[in-house]
Amino acid sequence: MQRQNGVALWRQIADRIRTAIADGTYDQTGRLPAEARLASEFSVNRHTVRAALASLAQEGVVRAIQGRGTLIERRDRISFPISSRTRFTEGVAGQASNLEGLLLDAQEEAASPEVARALQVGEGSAVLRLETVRKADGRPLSAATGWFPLPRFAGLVDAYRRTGSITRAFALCGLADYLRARTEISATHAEDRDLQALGLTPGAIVLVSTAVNVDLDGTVVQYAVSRFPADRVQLTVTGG
Amino acid sequence: MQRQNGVALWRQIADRIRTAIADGTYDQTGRLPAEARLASEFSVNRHTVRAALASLAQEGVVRAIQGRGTLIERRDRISFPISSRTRFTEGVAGQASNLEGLLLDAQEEAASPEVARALQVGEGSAVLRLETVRKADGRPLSAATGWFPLPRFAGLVDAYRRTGSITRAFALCGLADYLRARTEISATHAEDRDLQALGLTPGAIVLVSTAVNVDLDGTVVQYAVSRFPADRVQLTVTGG
DNA sequence: ATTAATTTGTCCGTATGTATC
DNA sequence: GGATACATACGGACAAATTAA
Repeated sequence: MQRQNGVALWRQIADRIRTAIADGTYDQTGRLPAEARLASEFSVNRHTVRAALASLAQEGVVRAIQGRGTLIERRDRISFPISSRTRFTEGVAGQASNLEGLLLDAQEEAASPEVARALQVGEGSAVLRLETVRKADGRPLSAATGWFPLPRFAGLVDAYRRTGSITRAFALCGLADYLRARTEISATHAEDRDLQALGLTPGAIVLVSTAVNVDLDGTVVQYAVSRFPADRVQLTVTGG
Repeated sequence: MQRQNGVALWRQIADRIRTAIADGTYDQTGRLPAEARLASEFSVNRHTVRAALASLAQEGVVRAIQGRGTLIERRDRISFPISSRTRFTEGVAGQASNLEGLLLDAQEEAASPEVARALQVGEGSAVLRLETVRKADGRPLSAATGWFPLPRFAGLVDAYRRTGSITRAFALCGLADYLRARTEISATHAEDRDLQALGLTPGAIVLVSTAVNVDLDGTVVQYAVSRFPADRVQLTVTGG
């Protein structure tokens, strides 16, 4: 474990314990080894381990009980499937209950160079921007910004408000089917907006998916940038 | 920019500047804004920005010259395509020169539960494990561990040594074609092994791809866990 | 029911790193 | 560069809660 490189020891340890929990390392006992034992495993002071555990408790991953130990509260990493028929709601159905989609903001705006290129429209064309957050069991799963060409999808905002689903909102706008053309996946440290939107702590990792959806004619219908908390979500690419 | 949450401010700033460089934000000038300007943008003291730049200079990403400014030395983000026909060598060809594949280790071992499930063989069956590092222009692009069922691929080690490519080594073992069945993508902080294998600094992010390749009959031929430095590589999923 | 062992919680103090002014 | 405030990490000691003998 490296020291004095800008990342506190307790945070490095918290990250490793969180990963180990997600990997199922402690599934047999349902709790972590004692603080003293973890301290010896990581070759650090017990106080440093305690700082790491306090951070994980704050996230709701573990819960410490005096005399009993540190119990694992949550070991779910939701798998988000990516394929030619990527659908958010269907994709996570069965892995979590109480799915909800929140519409944070909806604005008509002029296409930036990046958006214009992705949507294959002229720079400055009118586009619709939707800011959404998806939650499962009350915890944020993704924060997404979607751009849609206008005037084709002028009715999308109301449709999304009614249905809470892009797929069903598309259907109400006359688009019965669509395909995922391309997805770029990168990862970065959580930025300020992620801390709030996804309920993360600084230093956390977000998976960033940049996607283009097209209709059956190949016309671009959506450009979306989605941000997933990497400790709660993994992406699964199902070939073909 | 959040403070005192386990990640030093100078490291958060270094990470964001590194990402901005990789995204091409400063391509027009080829250099960073002045330290005082960066300090005001990030709302921190100039000393803090200097610590971030010193770290980036240490990595070889930028070079500060007194009187001239901070010049960008390296801005490479390679896009690694994932599809049903994922091939490492073909995928990055054209994006980088001097591609090399290093074989770090090759061992015959008994399949762990995880490996046995992925390869669809009995737990404890003989499997071949290959540890490889791919480099482009001398810089690590990925560190991968691959498992292959035995005895089918007993000759794979020699074949890989001769060809430097899994695809060509498969061909020498009589497997002319194979498909990517499934890819799981997650992200985590660099661990000790990543720091060495990928030449990263603590706090850096690695994209972790867990993949299963099958032959045309659907028999699993490879289970692989690849680790990519997130500031140099992004993954692209080409639908269908 | 007591006792002992285990485990987390809290307090003291000290040294060093981080960030600002 | 120096002064200041706070965070990080270590070391030790003991209290409090739970479990096992």
